Amino acid sequence: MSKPYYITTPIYYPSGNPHIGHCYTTVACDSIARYRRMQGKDVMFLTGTDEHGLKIEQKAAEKGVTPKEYVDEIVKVFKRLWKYMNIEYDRYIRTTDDYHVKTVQKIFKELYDRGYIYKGEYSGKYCTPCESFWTDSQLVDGKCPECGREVTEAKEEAYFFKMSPFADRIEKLLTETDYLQPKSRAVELVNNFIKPGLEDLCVSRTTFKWGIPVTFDEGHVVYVWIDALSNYISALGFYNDEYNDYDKFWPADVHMVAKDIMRFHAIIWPAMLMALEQPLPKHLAVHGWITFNGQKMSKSLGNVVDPFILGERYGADAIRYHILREMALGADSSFSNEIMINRINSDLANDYGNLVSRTVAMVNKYFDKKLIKERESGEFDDELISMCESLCEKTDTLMDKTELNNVLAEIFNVVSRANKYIDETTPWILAKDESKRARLATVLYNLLEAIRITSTLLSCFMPVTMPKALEQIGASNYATYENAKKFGVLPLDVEVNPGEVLFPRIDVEKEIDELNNIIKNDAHDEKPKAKTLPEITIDEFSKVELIVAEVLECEKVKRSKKLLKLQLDDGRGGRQVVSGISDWYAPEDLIGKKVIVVANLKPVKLCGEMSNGMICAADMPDGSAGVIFPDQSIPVGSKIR
RNA sequence: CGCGGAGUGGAGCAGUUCGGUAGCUCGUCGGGCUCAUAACCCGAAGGUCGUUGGUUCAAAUCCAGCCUCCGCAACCA
Repeated sequence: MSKPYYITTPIYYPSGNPHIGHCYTTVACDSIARYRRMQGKDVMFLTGTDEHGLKIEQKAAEKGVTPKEYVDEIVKVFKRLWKYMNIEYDRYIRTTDDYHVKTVQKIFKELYDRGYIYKGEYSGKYCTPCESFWTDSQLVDGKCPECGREVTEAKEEAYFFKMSPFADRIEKLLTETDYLQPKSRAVELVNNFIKPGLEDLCVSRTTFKWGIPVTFDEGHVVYVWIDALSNYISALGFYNDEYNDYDKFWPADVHMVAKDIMRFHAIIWPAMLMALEQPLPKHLAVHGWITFNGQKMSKSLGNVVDPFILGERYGADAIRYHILREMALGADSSFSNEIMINRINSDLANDYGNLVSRTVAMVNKYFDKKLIKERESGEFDDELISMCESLCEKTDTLMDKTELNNVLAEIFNVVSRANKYIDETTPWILAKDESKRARLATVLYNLLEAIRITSTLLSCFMPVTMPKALEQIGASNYATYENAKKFGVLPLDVEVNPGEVLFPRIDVEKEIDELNNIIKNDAHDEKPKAKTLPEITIDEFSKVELIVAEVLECEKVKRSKKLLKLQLDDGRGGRQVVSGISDWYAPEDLIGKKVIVVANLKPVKLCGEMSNGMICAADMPDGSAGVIFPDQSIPVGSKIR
């Protein structure tokens, strides 16, 4: 009986197209799934999309389609990307699937019946235009933090999930077990959320409709937590008839998530399962974000990496390799085209691809593709052989810790050793001596074996190219996990099949230029469409009072990241304005300068400082702000129209 | 004093649990080789391990203070 193994990605929120970050999680899970399958485990690999919620509802409305139509389109893109990246998932769950809806409704009811969900009141300040509730601590100067308008005291019925009964068990789960990987994050979670006391969680909403209805209370829809997290068990048939492998696969072996949703998976999900009296998942593997030159990816910065473009240029395998090799579990990893191309060149083209190429070429040249059976061992053999024999054990250990980058590093150690072995044994010299035929065959055989073992293991990470490599060295029929543990598996008279270059070298400078052009063009394409607002009348414009003012004093607001506090002479007694521009302007840059102020903007408090108005600034292409300086000769207080 | 993470050759990182010769990849420079995808192999240069002080025979590692950066929280043209 093969052992079941259950691994999941998060279900992604399809409010936009997938990017390289989604790619990382999914590729990582896919590689683990393939490794486990190779080990003979009965693997269930689940991914999917989380399709409810206010944001989807709004996005759909903007486009004038129904929420379902909207997500259907984006789900297509996700699935296309996974196909493109050669992701072999076993099941794809959409939270809009009927069976999932049923499961969620039953779970909700079950938790209610058990007394863990109760109906309460969400009392707070409500902003009608924004349709949002705010807590007192969120309010800015007593106003809505989104729009700055008045809020009203309002109460809304809502259902709450009691978390507090599980606090102790969760703390132990985090600190005393190896549930959380890497464990270093446990401190953060315990300090921030458990020690201050777990608050009951609001699990229903009445302010939007696009969600799973609560069966026993019309008007309520299930809020994200129970809806989304339940996917991991509903996809196995928990409380539904669609599938029937809950008993087989639960508890999950690994949930892999990015750090931004760690909290939900580390605290809320275990609490839910405890309340349902179900077993807890074995591991939660948390990885960091892929950043771009140290900055978080964002559309406006033009640094979003499009996995389709990269895959098209370098092949899905190379992208898969790069992101897995570069990212250490838990830490962020910086992505840049240059790093990626260099990595592909040095690891895949120079070290691995070239090793295959030179070895196959020599077998072809010296033995006409087919090795002779005679053997003669010699110096340098032992080290290479023992490294090959112990490789699998090492990768197994690292795999259990979900350290994929180190798995790859370990494999490439052997690749590197094999390249060195060629220099040590100098087969081209052996080839000149007819009496050294057996020794030459041994050297080349050892190389083929090293390639076979490394390529077999690498096939989990690069599922397209590795079979080609194995074909070239005549090892297609021997590429199994069991064989990867042994040295000397290929037949003595193995025959090679010279083929295409596996990983062509990339011209770094040329490629970077071209990629930059693509990114630029993309940015240009999108801008004009996105920024146009509906036209307004002159009356509407005249409601905005713009005046010229002079900056008298200016200082940084302490405890803020990018706020400057400015004292302005506006020709009518002066005013204080707070502006978020300190990343781009030092206080002394502004003192004495004239600026344009929106004078009748409703005052707000920012980081404890009152701001009466707003300095006009332009959005620059790089995401920075450019303050508009009027001519210094224009008198203070002049109105602009 | 809100919470947490991080400061190690030019770049990116490991090493810190449990003190004992500072290591890896890329880059640079020099050499070797010619089987190979101008690839591969060897060697060298380059670090007061953020900073100050303490403990110790001995500190990147342990302790205390300080500085800087990043994430969360709070906010934004």
